[in-house]
Amino acid sequence: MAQVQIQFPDGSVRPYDSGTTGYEIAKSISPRLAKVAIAVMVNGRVRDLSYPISSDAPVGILTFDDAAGREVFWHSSSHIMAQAVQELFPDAKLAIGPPIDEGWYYDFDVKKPFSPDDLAKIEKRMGEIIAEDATFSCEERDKQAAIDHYREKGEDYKVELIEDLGDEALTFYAHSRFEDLCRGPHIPRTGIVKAFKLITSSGAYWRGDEKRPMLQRIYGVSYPKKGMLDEYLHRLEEAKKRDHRVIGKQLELFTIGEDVGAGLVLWLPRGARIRNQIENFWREEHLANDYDLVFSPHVANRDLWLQSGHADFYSENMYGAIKVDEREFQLKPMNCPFHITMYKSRLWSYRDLPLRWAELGTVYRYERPGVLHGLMRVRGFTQDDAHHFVARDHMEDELVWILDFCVHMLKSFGFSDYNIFLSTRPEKAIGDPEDWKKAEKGLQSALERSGLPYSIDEGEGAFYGPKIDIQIKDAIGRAWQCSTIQFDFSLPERFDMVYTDSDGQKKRPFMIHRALLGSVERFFGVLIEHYAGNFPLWLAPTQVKVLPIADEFNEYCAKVVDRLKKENIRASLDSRSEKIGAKIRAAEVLKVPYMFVVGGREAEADSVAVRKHGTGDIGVKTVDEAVAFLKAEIESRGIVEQPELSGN
RNA sequence: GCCGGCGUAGCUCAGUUGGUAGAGCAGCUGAUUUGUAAUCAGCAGGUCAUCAGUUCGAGUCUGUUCGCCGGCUCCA
Repeated sequence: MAQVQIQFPDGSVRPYDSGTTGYEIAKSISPRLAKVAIAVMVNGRVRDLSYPISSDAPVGILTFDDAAGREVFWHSSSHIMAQAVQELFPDAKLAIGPPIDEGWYYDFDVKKPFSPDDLAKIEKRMGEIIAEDATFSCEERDKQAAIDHYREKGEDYKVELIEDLGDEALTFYAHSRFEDLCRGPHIPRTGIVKAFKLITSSGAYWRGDEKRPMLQRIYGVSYPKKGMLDEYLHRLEEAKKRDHRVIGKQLELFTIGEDVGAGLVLWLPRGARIRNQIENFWREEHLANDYDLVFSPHVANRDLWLQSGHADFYSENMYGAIKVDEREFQLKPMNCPFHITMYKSRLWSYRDLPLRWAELGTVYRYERPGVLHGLMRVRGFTQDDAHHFVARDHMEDELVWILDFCVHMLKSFGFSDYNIFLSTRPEKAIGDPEDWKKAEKGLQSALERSGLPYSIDEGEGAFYGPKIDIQIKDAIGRAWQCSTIQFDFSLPERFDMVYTDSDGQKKRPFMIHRALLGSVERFFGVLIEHYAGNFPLWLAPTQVKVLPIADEFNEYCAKVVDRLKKENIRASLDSRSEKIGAKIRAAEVLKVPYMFVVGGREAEADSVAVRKHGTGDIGVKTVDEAVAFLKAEIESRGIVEQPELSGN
């Protein structure tokens, strides 16, 4: 019999009979591997374990430890769930059921949405299917036969899917009493799913289009070991504890209430202290980097928004007009028209460019009720906005400069992991295609020169220009767009902006919008989750809590607090008639970075016993030493060590 | 906006088949004077989100509006 040379990931090469399956290879390596094997990677493609290998190939056995293996595992789990659903709800029509970051979902068209009780029933049925330990098998069919088959069964969504596919033969996967159109591959047997849970159900539009029918989606997770499910659920719990809405309440940072209105943030004193630190730092860095800081009002004559075009293409997100003296005014959803009007207040020479105008500008946008989310998605927020007006030749240098500054700012707050996207020209776009190319190239080479990894979102740019978006990931794994650098070919045109070039000719400047933190609100939310409320010292609302062990030391402690305040350290005194343990607990719960414990010994020696949040007693220091110590840490803007989420 | 869930004291939550509302923490008062994560006692605190309906009777059942939560869609 012919032999094939199988190449393993460790570099070794071994001969096998032609037609050997992935499962047989796994078994030849170890019985343990045969048990946990999910799929096989052949020539870089993921295949079923039953796939016969008939030519020399690099082969890897995939288990749940491999990302590709997990996808297969979860995808198969979605099939098992789909079977359970169709057996319990025969009317349910199948849509799609892909694996996602953690687990999977499957969309169904059902008459009645699933209730929590339904999910429990489905789980029970899934358990039975898994207990059957049914094998997955694959069959090819031609396109027309597949369409006829599904049409007969009334599976309209499947018909639509197949019609959109190419003409090559389609594969169907079957297990137990269930079959589904599927590219595969799949796990060998249902029995290797040892633990699973249906997380939630929700509505989801067919193909993500709100004009198409709303389907019912069920999310689930599954694992090859019971312990892994427990670990996942525990991780969810931990992530919940970091939720900025929970911490925001616990630490009294902000509140959002019905009385004021949905999506409108009230910054409580402790949150406001952090915001002040953020904004102070932001202003200092901008002034130190050749920005000018400007201010603009919250409303403007509606004509301004007509000229900018926002009144047309952005009206869905704008609040209604405000009537003042027979004229209509508009609450601002953007800062740009103001900065442009400032630009137009005089003539500019090429010598004046680039202009860099920054503003912490509060804007108001109508967001649909269902999309509001804590601080992450609100209706009134402050953008750390800036507009750069640049001569055409200096565009690329300016972009490199902005990106550099952007990364510097994010790193200062402890963020160094980003998802970066470069979005290019969409179908419908205004402006000279040559300019677009130039701008895209400028953005791209800025990214290249920065050495940051990025991906390109083809055709995802705004109609008025290409952009770079930078996302920061929060504790629960959601990525939030914070920084954005956007080119604008539209507004300079609409407002007929010009500068006088060296040849005396009037030329149109390029305009770049940019926000580094994005919005102060969202950035704060990400910051809270990133640090789980344990802010670095320079941001902490209260940096030091001074704790006398008995009333007789209150006076000395008050002096210590005064001294700290004079040194610009945010300190306060806990003079309640409580035991020291209770005072410490109160400060620990509020995640105050440092506590100064003071009794007779310290009061006599002009010193304090320093306790660090989360660490404990770190020894006695004189007040002078303690001040120097704190100032050094504040100065460094040092990142506080974070307790890792378990399981990470 | 769409699908589902939820809304009880400042906070976290109990509240049985419909029968006049409960705890812990926080707050206030008093006692206690304390050495590294909760001292004790007392007091006060609620139009059960809102409006309407069913009922002899609604926190509990039905509908409305508002808000929140998980998604979809959209975005800083």
